[in-house]
Amino acid sequence: MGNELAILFTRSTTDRERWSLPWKAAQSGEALDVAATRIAQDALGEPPTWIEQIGAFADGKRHPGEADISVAFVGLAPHETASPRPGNTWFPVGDLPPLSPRQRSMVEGATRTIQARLDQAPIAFRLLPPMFTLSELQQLYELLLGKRLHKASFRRALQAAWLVEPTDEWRSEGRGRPAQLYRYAPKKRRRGQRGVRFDLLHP
Amino acid sequence: MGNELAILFTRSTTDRERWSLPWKAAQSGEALDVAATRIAQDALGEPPTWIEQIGAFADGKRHPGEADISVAFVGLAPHETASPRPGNTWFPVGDLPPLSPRQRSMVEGATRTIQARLDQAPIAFRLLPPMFTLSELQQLYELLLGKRLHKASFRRALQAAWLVEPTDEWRSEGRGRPAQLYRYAPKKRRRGQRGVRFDLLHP
DNA sequence: TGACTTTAGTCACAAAAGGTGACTAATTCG
DNA sequence: CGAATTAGTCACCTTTTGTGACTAAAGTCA
Repeated sequence: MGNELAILFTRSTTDRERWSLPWKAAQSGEALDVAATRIAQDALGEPPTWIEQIGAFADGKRHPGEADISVAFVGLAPHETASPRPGNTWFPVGDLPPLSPRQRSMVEGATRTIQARLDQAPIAFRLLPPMFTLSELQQLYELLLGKRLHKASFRRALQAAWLVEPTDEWRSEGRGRPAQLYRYAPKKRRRGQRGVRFDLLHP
Repeated sequence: MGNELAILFTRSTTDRERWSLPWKAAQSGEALDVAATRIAQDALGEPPTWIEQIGAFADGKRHPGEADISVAFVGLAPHETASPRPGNTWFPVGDLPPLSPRQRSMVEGATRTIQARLDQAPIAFRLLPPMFTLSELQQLYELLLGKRLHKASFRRALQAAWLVEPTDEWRSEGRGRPAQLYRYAPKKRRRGQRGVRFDLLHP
């Protein structure tokens, strides 16, 4: 499995020694999420599998005299299939390059957005191949949440959420018992059923 | 107690028959939340007691040829003390005037933002006077969440959250037993303690 | 081969949180 | 006074969570 969460940075256009989040000026007549997807694709080599707006950022300090608003988005993409364009590099979260205050806020907002969506939308499944083991899924949740989860609790919550179904295939991963493969197959929510709340699961 | 949730609208600048959310063009060199507070105050007569960004909205359809991005905020203010400026009127949610799709999205986003914050931040207390009864507090939560809560559950959750403390005053409200007055007095969160999640409380 | 290690998958029990009705208390109204 | 009304609390049950321990199926290695 992939082993860490990383953010894609681009060399700054003004100072080639520095790194910045990939960005471009908005084009007129284009929806914001479409623009964000395009910008991400330009840096990443492919479109992210999920994208969501974080919000608008402006501190009123940069570029005095002109309205300077940045609308930030988070996206996710699996490491494996991505092939970043030249000038773009992954930095592990927790070992980021020096950033402006505004960009730091954006990174922080990205983390919050991911963790808030994680139990409301199936974003984790978009980072996995069509068939996966429950251990892989759990490791992915742990990666995105930044904390360990307890195996039994995780699986129980997963069952309650009706998000996956087992296939009849198994995968042997070297040592240890082979794991059953599952696929993402959400069932209709039963009325009044609550969300998954993996985010609360304890180690 | 106040009895319903309402949104403040302004007469549209282009079509005086229509209503729109209060807005103004951004001023340069001003932080977004400061601008939003100013705009709200201009319509409301006083600053809201809480404000938070909803996000940036743009459909790429209006004002072709110029980048047209709206950054929306939600704010809350108690009915009682507000004195809207002329040309501004409250509309109860659930009986809103006709709106553009974009403004409808904003209203929807406002509701979601309020309900998401409600159990994470003490925004409800900013709509109440320094001393209040638990029934008033519960009615306010019901207003903001748009659903009834069960009295015993509500109070149990409130206790667990260590947000209020009783005073030694009581208030008689006409008929019925007098209610004890409480004040907002959050205690330090104990490590690992979870949020309040009033939002899940059942009728 | 057989003991040991490693990973998967499940269970069962305790603890915590949540849903709900019913009860007691203190007022006003008539 | 008794009925009605609102506040405040309890008790009991159900559901959800936290957690350790157990069984299963592979590989490793002497």
